[in-house]
Amino acid sequence: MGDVFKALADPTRRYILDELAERDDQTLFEICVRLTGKYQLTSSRQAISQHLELLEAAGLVRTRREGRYKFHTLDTRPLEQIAERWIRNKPQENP
Amino acid sequence: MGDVFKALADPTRRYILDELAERDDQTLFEICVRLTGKYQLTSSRQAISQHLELLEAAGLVRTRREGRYKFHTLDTRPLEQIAERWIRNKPQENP
DNA sequence: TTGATAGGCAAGTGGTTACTTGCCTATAGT
DNA sequence: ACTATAGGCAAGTAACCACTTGCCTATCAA
Repeated sequence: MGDVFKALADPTRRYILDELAERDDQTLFEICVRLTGKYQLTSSRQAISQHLELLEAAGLVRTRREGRYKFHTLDTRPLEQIAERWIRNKPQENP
Repeated sequence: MGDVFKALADPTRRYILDELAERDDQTLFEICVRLTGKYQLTSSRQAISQHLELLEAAGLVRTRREGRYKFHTLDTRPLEQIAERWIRNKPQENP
């Protein structure tokens, strides 16, 4: 659960999620092109790649290999429980 | 909005929110005692104090002065919109 | 096979951040 | 007044994180 919050803590990663929310099944290069075009982000391919790794580790992005392409898809399930933790007065363990 | 995510990215701060969700209007010392007792956290008073500052800046905690006491209260309103951003396919700007 | 494309690996760097340490202010009790 | 309590301020440290750099692997098209 902490991984999800850490993943969301970075603005570039939130832009990536925005992009994937608009269009699923994008490759790393597609994401790079669209991020720089749409939000004037200057991040390199490797930077985006590392962000995607982290997002996948947090369960927010799922990937699918096809030949030399790797497609990335947004998985919103971890987000659907986030706010629940403190709102309904029911703290859990973890961090 | 990024401040909220950054605030939630730290496990100690999430414990603090847990604690405030259980009981509102706690002072810094109360929070310290309960955190160390309940979760075996070893953080010092100053560490917790700095976390509370950050949580207040993120809008997740509201404070109230009373004599030499400062009471801290959980404000869940920023949490109530968090998950909405990507779930309903409507990216916003920000970061 | 050659070259181009899509992506991965790993070490290094600069800035951020969580935490400590030491001292200071203010309120309250005696 | 004196002491203890609740909290604040600020500099320093160590770990972490985002990002770069350079090179490598794998797939596909010609």
